Amino acid sequence: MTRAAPNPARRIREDIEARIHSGEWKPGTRIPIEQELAQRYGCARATVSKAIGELVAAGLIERRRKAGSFVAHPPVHSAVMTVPDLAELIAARGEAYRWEARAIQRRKNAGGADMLRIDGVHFAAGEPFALENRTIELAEVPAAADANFATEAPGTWLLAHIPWTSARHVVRAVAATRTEAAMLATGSGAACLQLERDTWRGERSVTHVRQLFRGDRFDLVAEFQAGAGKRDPA
Amino acid sequence: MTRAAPNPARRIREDIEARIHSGEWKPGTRIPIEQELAQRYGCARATVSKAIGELVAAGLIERRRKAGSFVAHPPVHSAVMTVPDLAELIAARGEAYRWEARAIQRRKNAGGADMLRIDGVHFAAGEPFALENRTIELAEVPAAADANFATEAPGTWLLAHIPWTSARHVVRAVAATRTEAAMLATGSGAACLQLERDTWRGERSVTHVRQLFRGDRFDLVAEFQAGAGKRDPA
DNA sequence: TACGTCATTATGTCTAGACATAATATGAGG
DNA sequence: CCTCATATTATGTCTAGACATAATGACGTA
Repeated sequence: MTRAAPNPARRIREDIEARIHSGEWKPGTRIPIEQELAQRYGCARATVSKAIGELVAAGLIERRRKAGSFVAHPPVHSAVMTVPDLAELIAARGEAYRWEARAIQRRKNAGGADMLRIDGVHFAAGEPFALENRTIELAEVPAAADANFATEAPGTWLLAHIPWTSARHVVRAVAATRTEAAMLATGSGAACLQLERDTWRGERSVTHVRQLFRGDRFDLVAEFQAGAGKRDPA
Repeated sequence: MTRAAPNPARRIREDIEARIHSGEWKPGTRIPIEQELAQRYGCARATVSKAIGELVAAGLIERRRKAGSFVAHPPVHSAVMTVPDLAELIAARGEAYRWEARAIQRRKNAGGADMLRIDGVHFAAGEPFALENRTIELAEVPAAADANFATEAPGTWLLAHIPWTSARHVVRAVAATRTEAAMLATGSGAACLQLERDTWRGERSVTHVRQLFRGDRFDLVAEFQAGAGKRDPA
């Protein structure tokens, strides 16, 4: 066999990506073994292995010897400098976490798309920790209409249910307005860290969130190795 | 030929890394062609190619067809959410950049190590843009003793001369003190973004810097693909 | 001098096969 | 029923060779 397609590895990678993003292969699913994929795509096993290797590097797949290759669970924790789920973050500090919704509304945005708008406050150890203003695209996340965001923090729910493929953060220092300061139990004009995050699945927007943290109770930490790789160091 | 070493690809990768970190191969240097490396290490070209491919993914090497493989310039720009050299950042906005040193001193730290302490202000378009307080480890960067930080911004100089292997950022919102506010030409108590960065080469600290930005003139942007990879999207 | 063509060259990708390795599954013995 | 040794299995890595591709530099032409 000489050559089936001009770029088999890429074709395989994209096909698998598509199956994962479409939900056909859900997190935890075991994908076919390399031999079988090689046969299915009409290429050598090394090529399949390379394609899967790239998906591993991208965080979409996990491999275990003898066990096989599995669709990875939503990769939030593997991303660098992600603010993970606040509930988890606060729990990791050993403090009690609570979410308090202030307003939940359905709206249409400028384009006429159905949106869910959620405002609320995250509490840590009984004290306000962060304000959140979020919109969720109902077209992209229809299940959100049935979730109970009065009791469950929307970020936690989304992380557990919705995979994302790209995100963009903007971090700014802002002064709290009087209303915001009151909700955060701090002084008017206090320095706050504002984090805005847009999240997409493929080309389509999933959610937009603005979180406002008291400057004296929160900081962001990011660690880097030279470059972006995350190879074994030893 | 059956097998020279248990893990040739890794050996090659680490050897090249070592040459880069030691400074033997400086940024911009063209490294030997894959054929020659294959011969030198006694392995197949595909193995060399794989090793180099990993170094590319890690941002240490750049490859250009026909031209060859080159040691990448210090990888600040490829790192996610890095604040690159401020001079470059401001130039990219099309604004004039200027560095103004306020104080340059030699000190010993608690451990008795020689340090260079530099304080100054970055200007963009004639207005103060960021305050900087930096210490440089002279043991690790002896050449810094001869650099003229009165005229050249230390960050710019370091980027051009010193490779780093890991960095840690801490981002916070803080209120400007009266002195700081005056230097930044803003009001006392104004919300500012404070970025602290510790940089290491291998196990040893290279520099620590604190930069303070006016909240209304600066924000940090970070983009993520799901996972850590940075593959071609199309 | 300026420009288009073409051969060269180094990387990019793939194949088919081989052996290594680790984790699971199985079966024997207690 | 439990435990340990063993066989199996799927990934991990490598080789030698082949062809594809893009960028460069040299050459010839306008």
